[in-house]
Amino acid sequence: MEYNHREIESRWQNYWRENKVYHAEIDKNRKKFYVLDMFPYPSGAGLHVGHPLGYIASDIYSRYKRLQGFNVLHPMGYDAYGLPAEQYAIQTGQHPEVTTMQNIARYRSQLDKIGFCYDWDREIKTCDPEYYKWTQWAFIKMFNSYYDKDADKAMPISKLIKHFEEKGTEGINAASTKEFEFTAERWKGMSAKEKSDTLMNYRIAYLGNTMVNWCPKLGTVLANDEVSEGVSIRGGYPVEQKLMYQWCLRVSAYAGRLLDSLERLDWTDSLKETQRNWIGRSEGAEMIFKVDNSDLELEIFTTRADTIFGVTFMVLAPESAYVEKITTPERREEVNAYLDSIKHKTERERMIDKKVSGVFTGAYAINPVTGKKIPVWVSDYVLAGYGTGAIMAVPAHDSRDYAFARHFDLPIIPLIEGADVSEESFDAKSGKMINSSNGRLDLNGKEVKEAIAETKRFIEAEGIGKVKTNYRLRDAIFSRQRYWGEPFPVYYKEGIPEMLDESLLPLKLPQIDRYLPTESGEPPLGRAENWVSPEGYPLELCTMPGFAGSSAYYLRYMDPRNNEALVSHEANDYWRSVDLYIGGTEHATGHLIYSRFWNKFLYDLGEVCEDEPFKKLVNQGMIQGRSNFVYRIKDTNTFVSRGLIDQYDVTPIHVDVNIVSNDILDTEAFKNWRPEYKTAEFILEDGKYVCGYAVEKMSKSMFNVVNPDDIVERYGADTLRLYEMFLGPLEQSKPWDTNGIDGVNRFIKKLWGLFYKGDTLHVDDSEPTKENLKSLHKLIKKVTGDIETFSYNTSIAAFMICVNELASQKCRSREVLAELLVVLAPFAPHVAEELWHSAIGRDTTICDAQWPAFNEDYLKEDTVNYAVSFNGKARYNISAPADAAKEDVEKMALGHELAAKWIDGKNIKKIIVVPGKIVNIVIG
RNA sequence: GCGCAUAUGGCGUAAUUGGUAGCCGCGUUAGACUUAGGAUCUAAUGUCGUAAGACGUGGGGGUUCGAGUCCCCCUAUGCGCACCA
Repeated sequence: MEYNHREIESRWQNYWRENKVYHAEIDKNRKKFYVLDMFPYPSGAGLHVGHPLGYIASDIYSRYKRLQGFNVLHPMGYDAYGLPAEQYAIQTGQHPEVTTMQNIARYRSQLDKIGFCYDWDREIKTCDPEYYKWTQWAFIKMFNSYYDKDADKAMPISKLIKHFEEKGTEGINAASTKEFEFTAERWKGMSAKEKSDTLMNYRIAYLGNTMVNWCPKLGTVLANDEVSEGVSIRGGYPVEQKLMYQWCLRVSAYAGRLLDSLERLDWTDSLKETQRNWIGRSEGAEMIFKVDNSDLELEIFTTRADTIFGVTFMVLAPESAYVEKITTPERREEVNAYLDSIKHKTERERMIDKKVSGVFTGAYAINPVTGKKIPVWVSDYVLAGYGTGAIMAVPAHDSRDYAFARHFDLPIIPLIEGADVSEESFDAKSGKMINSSNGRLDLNGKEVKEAIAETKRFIEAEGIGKVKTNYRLRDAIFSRQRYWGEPFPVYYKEGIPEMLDESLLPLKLPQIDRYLPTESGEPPLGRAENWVSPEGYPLELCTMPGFAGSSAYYLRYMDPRNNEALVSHEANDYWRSVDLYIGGTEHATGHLIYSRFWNKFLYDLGEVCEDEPFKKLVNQGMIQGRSNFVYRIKDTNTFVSRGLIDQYDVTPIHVDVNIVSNDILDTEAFKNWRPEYKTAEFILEDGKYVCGYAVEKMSKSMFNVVNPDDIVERYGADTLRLYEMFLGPLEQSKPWDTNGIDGVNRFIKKLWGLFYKGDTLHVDDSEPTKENLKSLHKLIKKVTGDIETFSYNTSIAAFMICVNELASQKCRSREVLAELLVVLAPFAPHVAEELWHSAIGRDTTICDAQWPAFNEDYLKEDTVNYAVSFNGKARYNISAPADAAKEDVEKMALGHELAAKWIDGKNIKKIIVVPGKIVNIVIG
């Protein structure tokens, strides 16, 4: 029987599906293991060969764990809301749901062909009302919560209201947008609107006036992680800063916990570092500077409290509310002109333009430590959104302040002994302080770190400041002026936002006729008819962003059809959290932060039992494209082979990689590829047309997209799976190169040949030989170790060696071959099932098998070869009994006649014996 | 600018974690078979050299009997953050 991948793979895929082999249910007698892939956004282009890389890796792990007896949860679903489907809808009028469902069907058929062990009964789609009901539900919970900093967790907003009623803000330590102070009487006297506005400062999901990333081209706001270098990540359109009234999530309240619990996660250091950078903790102090001749006080944040004696001016962010308040009448005109010039710049322009700019407000502040009068400036190098939007400038020890001081000719006072500030600032946090004493606070002679601590103590004692930790992490902007997303369960009653009753969820996305904003500039939902609450109040017109649906999907898989809860306590108690999560690093500062936040929030509420969602995370590398080129001689239709291009004036042209094999062009296929090449002529080398190549992003425009379906059709899913893993280390990015796939395909055929000679099975119950067992157990040891460390590429090599060895040993032993198949099953499940079924256990499938135990005894040798070397230089080999003691090996080496010759006339200093490897004789 | 990775044959990579560098695969070369091929099988394949041998893990230094692996200094590439006070 020949190896026929089409027949084998469809047979077993059908079998698995019909028998629900991979369906998981809670089973308290077995240990659970939860393996998750980052679910895909179903794009119109379908899967290319890079997408399944991580899925194959997780599939191997899942199958391995299952063979080890774990109850494995391995689900899949779709992140179905997103901009591309909506952009397509705007262009074509096609409802995004229609295109999304088509794309999902295509993805599903592509995934099915690869033979994954997903439990499809648990499939979820984020655009399914039964799913997004729980996204809306979580939002309501966030609206009804605030973050209590003392308890360090989210609490019901009702508790805060009760406190306000009894004591006002006294004793409240809560995460808030602004700091408030009022009495219980004041609270009781507030109007409903005032109360609502006040509570918005505390709610975890809140409406706030925030500076947002507004993308005019996309017509929506974007979160920080959706913007890079001033342009939108999707589409690459310019993004500008705009103050808007938006729904936000108070992610910043969780910054400390998000940072601290990173320690406990089994993620790569680089990913944790990326998150640490993004969260950006900095410990410093807030200090108050009084404005001269005024009651106003400016609050600044600094990490270098020690440099207080070197403050020669202050700078406010252009957006700071203080600018308006402190600017003197004489300076008003100039300040306004400056603010205008800033406003007209986009974020991108502000970033590109690194020229120093700024304007003096005319006001002075008093340094609280020295009592000196210092000028207050405005400049766009100070950010409104970080710290207090105001800084104390220490030009001697901060490069930005230095550049500013130089430009505007402001004084520079060095504070560190030996620091030369004539050319540049001295930013390092080291050295001994000078010029830093006012009598009560004396930092002179102290090290910087000590001086920082000392100054902090001083300002707290004097009441001129306090120790403060700041985070770079901002609250997530949660509104999108878009159609294709989850509707907010929010209506506005006389302008006051209210949550819909939970019993009304899901609030379904309404049908609309067009997907563009309304004429009056409202979001697309403004077109929906009767978009009102049951009481007739208008509903929110924005929808939620992409990350809303992906933030808790891993919880929903645990209990996907539950109508009463996101996840039942029973299911959550059993499946707990994701044991292994595989996905790309591109989600490091988006999804992986939001999910952790969302999970911690639900944890605070007691809805879930684990504080972190993803215990172990593995980042698969990106598969890049490998483009091929043909070289056309200028102004002709003649193409010249790569080796000969030096002799002609040629233009390289991308050619479809699917008509190129091992860099050899199929010239006939090329002629038929496009009409203009119908008459193409070729100048060949050795009768072949050799193409050039380059590594580029895999994309349609480079003609380097390889579809997994084509590979599966030609070589089979097992070959695709093995080859993807064989390509190199999982975490590493690498180009897809179909050259080389024959190697793994040949391996499968050899494996097949181990069982079948022609049509007869060559498997019997003969006793395994010592060699058989050694080959097998070498494999078991290697693969078991590799799977745990995701070194799948070296496992494939081990399979090849093992099969070659067993073939040359003419192994027929059912016992040996059975274990070989079990070990292979996670990697190449179809062929393993087929051979198992026909050669090993006719009434069973390989899913019933047990992962074989490794036995060290089989690997033991009778004799062991030692390399004898002198001063590290290898000279000859000796062989010794495997159980020989070090001393005996030493003696053997010495007694060797060659040894005698080599060490002749030299002193032996020592002899180092590495068991089973090396005898090194140190002479001198 | 700050931080994190990575660097090994013509190519993708491996190295029991300090112990004979180059496993496995691709490619290449030669041969066998042959229905003449983009099939299969066998062998060779780091570089220089007829050989003995010498050299060889981005470059330079160091530790060690012994370094791809550890330490120091460079260089290059990739990624992340970036007026974050």
